[in-house]
Amino acid sequence: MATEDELIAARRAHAAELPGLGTQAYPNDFRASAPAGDDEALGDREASRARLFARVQHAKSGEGALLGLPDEAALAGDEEEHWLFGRVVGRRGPFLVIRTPHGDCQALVRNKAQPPFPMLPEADVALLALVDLADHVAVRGPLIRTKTGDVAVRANRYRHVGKAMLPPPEKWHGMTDVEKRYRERYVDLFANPDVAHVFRARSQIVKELRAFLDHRHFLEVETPLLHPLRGGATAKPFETHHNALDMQLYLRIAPELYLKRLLVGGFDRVYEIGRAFRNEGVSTRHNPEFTILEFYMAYATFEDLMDLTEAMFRHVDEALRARFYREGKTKEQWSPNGWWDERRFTLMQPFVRVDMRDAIVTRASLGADGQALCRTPLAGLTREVVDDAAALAKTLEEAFDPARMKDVLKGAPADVRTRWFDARKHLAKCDSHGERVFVLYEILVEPDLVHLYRSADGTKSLPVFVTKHPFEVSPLARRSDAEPSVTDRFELFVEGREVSNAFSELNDADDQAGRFEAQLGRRDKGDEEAMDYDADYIRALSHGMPPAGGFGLGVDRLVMMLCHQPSIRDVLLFPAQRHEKQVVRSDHVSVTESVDVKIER
RNA sequence: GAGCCGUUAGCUCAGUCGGUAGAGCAGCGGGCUUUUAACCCGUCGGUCGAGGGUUCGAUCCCCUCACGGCUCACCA
Repeated sequence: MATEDELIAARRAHAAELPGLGTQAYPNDFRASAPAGDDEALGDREASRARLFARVQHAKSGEGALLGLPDEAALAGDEEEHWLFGRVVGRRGPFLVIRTPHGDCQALVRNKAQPPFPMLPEADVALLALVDLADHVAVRGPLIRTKTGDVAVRANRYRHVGKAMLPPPEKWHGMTDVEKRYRERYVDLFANPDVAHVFRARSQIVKELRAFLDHRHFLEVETPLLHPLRGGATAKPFETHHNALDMQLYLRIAPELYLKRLLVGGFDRVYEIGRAFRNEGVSTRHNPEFTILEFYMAYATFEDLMDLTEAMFRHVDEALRARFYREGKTKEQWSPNGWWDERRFTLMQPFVRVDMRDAIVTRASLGADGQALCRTPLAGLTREVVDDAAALAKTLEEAFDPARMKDVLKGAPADVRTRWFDARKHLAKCDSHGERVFVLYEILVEPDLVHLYRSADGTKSLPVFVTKHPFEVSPLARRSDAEPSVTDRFELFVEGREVSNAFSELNDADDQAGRFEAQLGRRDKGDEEAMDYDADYIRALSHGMPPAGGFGLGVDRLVMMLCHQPSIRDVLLFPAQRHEKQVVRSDHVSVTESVDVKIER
């Protein structure tokens, strides 16, 4: 037997025998947390299991490992019994390997008489004969040290707890096909323990973000996901429709404008952690729905927020490290020593803070052929030129002359040349000085942040706050008092990836109204990402919003960064995927054949 | 949206310079029963992603499609 159907048939045959043995394929009488019958003396089984794993861990760690545990032969019969229950992921001789949320532990299940060792009761032996890999089972017994020096629960009892009808992935390699892993995350999670680890870490990261903000007296709020207008970010929204109200709605692209209304309402410090939706491409850094943290803090500026951001990142990272220092034991990526060493960036040194225009000037003249930093067609660019609209336009026209670009970029890799010629197209579409500065930054600085800002010894990249974005590309940020052409804003990049965006909020209703109008102008020119004019938001600002700093963070990207995951899909339990083409048959076997999902009988 | 790459047994992978495919694991039968990817003997298992083309013959070459991965573009 070895086709999938035959593998399933074998499991069904095993399941069919269970009722004759006084149980069933899916019994409902095993409780992890409620004592029952003769188990009462043991109390809470889940607590018992947790104690078990605490002992297992203790036994396995440090000097004199396992010295506290008896050999099976030394059991007196009055030792404390533990419940070990979970999924069977392996069989080795007389041992079952049982996977639980706390980790794996093996159970010694004696199904043959071997005096002087007690074997399982006959009824349990019969049940054990029907076990398939991936079934849920439970055993109870004392903890022992095996002959080869490992820990095991010597089972005095064995119970069947739940049947698995589909065979699990290969025991050693697990499930590696990435498409399958994302589609069948439930399998990925039990077959690949490190994957489950990432999601435990993610849970803690979110908890620590909350703890950090709660500690500073921020109020957690929930604002609408269904928005009547597009606003709070420049992005294409998903559209939907409310039948009873007969109105067009958008899934929110950001909670920003609602949160700032709350500042008007008198909540000085608010935050929201929730989903935002953007109808754009998917990639290793983009999912159509993602988790965003935004917080707003009255009487703070973007400069205060930079300090707060550094503290927040370090707080979360330290909490995570502390936990995985204790639990770090499975794979090298979670090892305590590797926590910081293996990273290509460091959070331990002060983050770099650089004015976007200074960064442009610095980068323009750097670089050489064949180096990580390539030569640019803008060598010699000065801050005076960057600040002067006419001079910059003229300089760009010369620098982006195709013949000249070709000459300068002769030694550069193909992708760099492509980038520069793309930038040329973008520049052509700019109709303001600020937009040109921003394009320059995107082409010159952003791709090379990792190389430009490094620790003193050069081994790690430093997080960089890029500040003072042109006001034309910052429709919600406050203008800088000293330089009205730029805003009091920063974007934070870690290892070259943008993780957050923040600014001193614009609370001048007239200024905001003008920016909304500018957005409408962009919409008329075909910009699908432009915001709507939000008259209610203008009304809210007109009632007076305290001066404030606002902050947005891509939570998924933070998790990627802290857990060293290269793709956003590795930190999302169920990343967006196209429809799986399959037939779901009445016996629940899926076959990749026809289009879309239908039920056959 | 563009470029590149991938899809072979339930799982992990070989392979065929074009002659309809192999291994390990899982399964089944037996042995062993303190193993550490348990082991030993035997055995079952495949429309080689889908469709079309070239060919005496295609899993292999060509085209189209589906799904996926990576890179780029946009953003968080």
